[in-house]
Amino acid sequence: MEFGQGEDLDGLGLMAQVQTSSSYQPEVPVSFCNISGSIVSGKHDLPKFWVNEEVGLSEVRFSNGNTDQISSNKDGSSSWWKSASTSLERNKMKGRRKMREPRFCFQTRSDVDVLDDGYKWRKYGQKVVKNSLHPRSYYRCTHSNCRVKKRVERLSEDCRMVITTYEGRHNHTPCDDTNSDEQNCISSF
DNA sequence: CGGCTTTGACCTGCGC
DNA sequence: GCGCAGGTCAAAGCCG
Ligand SMILES: [Zn+2]
Repeated sequence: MEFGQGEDLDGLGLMAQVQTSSSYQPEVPVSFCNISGSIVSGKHDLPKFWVNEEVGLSEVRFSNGNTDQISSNKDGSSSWWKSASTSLERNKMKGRRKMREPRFCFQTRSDVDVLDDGYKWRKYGQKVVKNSLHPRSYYRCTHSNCRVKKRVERLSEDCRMVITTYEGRHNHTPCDDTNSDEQNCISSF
């Protein structure tokens, strides 16, 4: 079941500014807006989040002032973007489309599984990874033409900490209805 | 009844 | 070439 329809959703260009601009003002934050507003289950904040493009070429971090500790990486083994350091052999790229989609990594504290960030997600798999004590959940956007994927993983020692990795871009809006704000931003896509 | 979660099987890439 | 780890699908069951 690969990609039946050949679409070139390459929003990389948009993302590019994210890493370069010191003044975080790209479209990405838009989602955060929804997150903060839609979250009604009892979460609080987004301590930090990373925006990784492809093989971890760039990484943007936002936090209260603590720009450090990716934490458990001290042992130099575990990393969400491990592909970047451990097996960066993917340079070959096969010659076709591989992992072209950008990855947005968010680290949130005290989060429930399926946070409503404005989109509907359907869980399509769960797997336990080696470097994590807890299983990793795979979600996919329930839209027809949107194959955005989300990967949620809990930290080994901190169950209250979850890493949410978004893969790809939505080609629709969270609430395609009577919106005229943040949506505008995304519309540019 | 429909949509979504769950769980095991299956596939692929990579290392050894 | 085989084994491991990670990722995805699909059937069944559950919940609304
Ligand atoms: Zn979507």
